[in-house]
Amino acid sequence: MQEFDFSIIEAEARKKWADNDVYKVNIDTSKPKYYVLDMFPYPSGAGLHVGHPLGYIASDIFSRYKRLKGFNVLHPMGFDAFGLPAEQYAIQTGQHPAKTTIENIATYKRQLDKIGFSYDWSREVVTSEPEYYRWTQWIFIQLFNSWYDKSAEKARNISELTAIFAQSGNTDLQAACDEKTAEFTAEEWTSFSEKQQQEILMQYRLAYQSYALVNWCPALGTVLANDEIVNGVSERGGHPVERKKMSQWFLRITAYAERLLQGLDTLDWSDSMKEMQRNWIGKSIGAMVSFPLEGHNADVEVFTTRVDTIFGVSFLVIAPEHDLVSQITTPEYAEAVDAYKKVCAAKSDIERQQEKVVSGQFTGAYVTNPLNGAKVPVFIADYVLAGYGTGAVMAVPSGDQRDFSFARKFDLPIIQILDAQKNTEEEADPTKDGKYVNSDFINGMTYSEAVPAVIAELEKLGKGYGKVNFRMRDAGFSRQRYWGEPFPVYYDQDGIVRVLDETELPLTLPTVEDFKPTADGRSPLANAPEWVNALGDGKTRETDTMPAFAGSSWYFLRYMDPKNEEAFVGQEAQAYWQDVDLYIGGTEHAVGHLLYSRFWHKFFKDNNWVSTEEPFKKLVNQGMIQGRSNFIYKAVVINNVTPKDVKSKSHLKHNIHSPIVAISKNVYLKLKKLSNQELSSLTQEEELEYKEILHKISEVESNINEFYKTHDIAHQGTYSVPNFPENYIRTHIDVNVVDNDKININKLLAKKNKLDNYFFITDSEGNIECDWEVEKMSKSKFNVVNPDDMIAQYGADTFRMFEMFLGPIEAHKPWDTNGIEGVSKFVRKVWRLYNFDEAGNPTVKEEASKDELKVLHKAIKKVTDDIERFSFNTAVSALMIAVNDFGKLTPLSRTTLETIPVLMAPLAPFIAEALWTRMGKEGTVFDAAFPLFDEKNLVEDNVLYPVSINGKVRVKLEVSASLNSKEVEELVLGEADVQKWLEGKSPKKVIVVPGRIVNIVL
RNA sequence: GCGGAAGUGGCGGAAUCGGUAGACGCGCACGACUCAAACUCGUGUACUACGGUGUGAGGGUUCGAGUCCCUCCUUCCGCACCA
Repeated sequence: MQEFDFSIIEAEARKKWADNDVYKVNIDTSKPKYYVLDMFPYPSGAGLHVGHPLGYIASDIFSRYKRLKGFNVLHPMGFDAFGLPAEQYAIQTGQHPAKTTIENIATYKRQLDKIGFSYDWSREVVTSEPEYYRWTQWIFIQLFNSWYDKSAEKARNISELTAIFAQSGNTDLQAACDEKTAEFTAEEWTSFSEKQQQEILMQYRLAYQSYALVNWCPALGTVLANDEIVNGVSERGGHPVERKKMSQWFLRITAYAERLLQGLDTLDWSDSMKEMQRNWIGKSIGAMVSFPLEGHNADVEVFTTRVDTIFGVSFLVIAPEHDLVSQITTPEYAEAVDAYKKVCAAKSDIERQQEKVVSGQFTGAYVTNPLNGAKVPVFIADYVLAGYGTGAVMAVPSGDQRDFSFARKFDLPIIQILDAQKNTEEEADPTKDGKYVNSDFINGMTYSEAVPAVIAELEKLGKGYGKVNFRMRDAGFSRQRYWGEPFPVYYDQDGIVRVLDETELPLTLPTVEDFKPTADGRSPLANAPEWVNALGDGKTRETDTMPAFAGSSWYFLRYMDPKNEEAFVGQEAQAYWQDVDLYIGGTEHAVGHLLYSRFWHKFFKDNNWVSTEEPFKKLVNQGMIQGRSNFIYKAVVINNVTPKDVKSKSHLKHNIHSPIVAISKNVYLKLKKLSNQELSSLTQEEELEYKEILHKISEVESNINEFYKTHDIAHQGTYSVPNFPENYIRTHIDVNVVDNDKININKLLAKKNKLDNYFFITDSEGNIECDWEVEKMSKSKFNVVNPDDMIAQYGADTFRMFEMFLGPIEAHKPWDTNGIEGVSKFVRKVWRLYNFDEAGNPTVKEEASKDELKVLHKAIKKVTDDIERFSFNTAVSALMIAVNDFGKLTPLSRTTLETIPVLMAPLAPFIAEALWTRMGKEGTVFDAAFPLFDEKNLVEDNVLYPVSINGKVRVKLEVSASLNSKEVEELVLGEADVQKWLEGKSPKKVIVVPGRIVNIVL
């Protein structure tokens, strides 16, 4: 008998596929197209971990399945190769990012190849290669040369805009532009200098420059996009971020806000994903209101979503950075306002966010409520953001909790505005129910009546209007980095921005001596003056580079036509492949990449470069494979602080006076972090006590033990420490305060010298309690599992099916190799069904039995269904069931033995190809047709009916499948076993669900 | 705080339309093979006081609820002084 050896069959299949170019795909109009795309990886130095392939395996299964179903499948792969890690590595080691990127890509490709994907590598794209970024630069030029016509709802060429300006100025123009754009006539336009004209055009371009407050990260020496900041610190590196005014490139994505929002309705994406994009776009329908400033000929403009609450306004808050602040501040408050502004400016974004205490400063200025003439004081406060809306807020303490806290602190009136508002003396109630009170002409109205009434009155007075506002802001497109696409622009002698001619592309990245940003925060490209000044005549190149999302916003189009030198994607290729039918990737790109790609695609559509409005028809989000980290509890004990009221979690949750809380790990106590609201409601004494406890924790934390220097610690479980020293802490409920910080064991073992002094929580026998937790798999958490070893041990087919077998594709799941033996066993069982002789010939039976056909067709039906609905874990399970059943029916017929490989091919391509070959079939199994199931093989003669009496299954009866419901009912009621349960009573009701169940109600 | 997802055996999970809860796999137990072990094969495996009870808790709709409705709890993810 020929034994199963995955290394032999893998080598065999690889050779066959390579020799015949099996995965090469071309335009074939005789077949329907299907485009399956993975979110391409960033080739990091760490290589692939087991989390990466989850989505790739799923997409590969679906690609292979669609191919077997007769589709011409495009399934490419490439690399998102520009990015910060390569640059930081370059700064550390002096290695050129291009070199490390090439090496990393080679590693990735080698690892991917082991898993057996059906990529057409001839279509590979790498965003950092000049042949690719040439077109990224080209697209930038097109954006620069475009403006957005709101009346036509599409982008148009900038030359059409200058024509309009020359003809009629901009007074009647409906265009997406900067807020501050001034009106001018045709005559004025023609009289402007070129520099002035260019400055105006810049306010309309889809790629434009502007000065703006940006997220400046001193540590990285660069500006970060909103979605590159996580919890107030940079996503990569976790450095603090502050605000800085800089000249930046932006993309006018806000022009497309409404289309980006509407387009979501046409997409087959998960609701949660669409919701995230909706939230990001943040459309809110509200109103602009002008509050006239007392003593100034100016208004403070405010955007509000609750214009109906205008009679409850008791103060106005504007952002400390607001332009008006310096003008309106009265002399007596000037000093205090300046001081407050300084405090805000000195705070980084994180600190500003972490600030729990309500703060603000009166400016001395007043505005008038345009509807009732009330005198309203104007404050500045850091909770109002300069970048959102108008940077000013009308505050309604009875309806908004922040406004309420502010009013309390500064002793401002709290005006009830709706009769349904509860308890406005104690807290704000943002309800829209009830009738208005204290509200002049809307008294007695409901919410839906009041809003239009107020807006109409404001419009009549010229003091406001209804307005749609978007939360989304234009995308910052400049990075002060080396490893990105250079902008194809230069500044001429007059400082006017000019784009390069398309024939001059690509503008390649020069080699620089130093990859660090310059001391003044300019990009490393400033370190290459010969490149910056290459054009002569005082012309200088832009030294910023594009962000990582530039290349990834259109790569899916390049795969359609990767070698085209005339266009970023050719018309023929675009017309055939159109858009992505199935896109698989992680949710982490929900608002970044997926939104930018949609924006660019819509821009392309406006220019008829693509044929569809949306790039990604269907989106499946694979869950994260999480790592398992092992922990030890660290205890910090504080003396002389007695926890008050520590009874139960729920009790404490509502008791803000106790800063101490019991947590789930049975006995440990921990200092409860107080929320904003809770902190502000503490008395001075309580606040002191709270701070004292914090102080003591840090004090004791510095007095630590050196356990790890004397003991080795196992990686998990309960670890018994012999002769556990007396002075180590045993935890009891009456230990005063115990911080339950956990320490990652692997991290501890990796950095032994830093272990210094810790107390560890032990049980009464002195065992150290070890716990484990599921976390994101990442290098920094010391929990990364590499797939290579597993593939070497079990083979690619087993690895693929095992990853699928872990659970539903969308679910986040911890990596746990328990269970891979089961899949491995299954693969070997498949092989055994064929009972190959020494010469490699299978044992074959003449004709399939009825049972055999039933098993086969049941499996075909289930596997087809499961793959169609991306339920790959149950597809594997269905194959296992079939193989277990087949095992009892060997030898099997030729039909069955020839069908099994095709059925398995999407999931386990290697063994499928091997079996296909050994069955004497020509060509590759992937040119076969996926089997169809035949219902007639699934028909049962008898049905086993569970008979339930009053909802409890009591009897099971085998009944001929040919009987109708009435006949089944009679037969069931006549049965002695059933009669026994009826206890002589006659049933009130009998429900027969054909083929499923009989329920008798007594 | 807002938004989204999810809570099912010792574990991962299954139940696709409201119709036998726990498929499949791991683990565990016993048995066969073996000098022995591994492999392989077979049997069993939610709990149980053997009446029943069971899908986070409590209500409801229904002949029938893991699935639908209401209230609540917990966990994870995303967003956040967003006006």
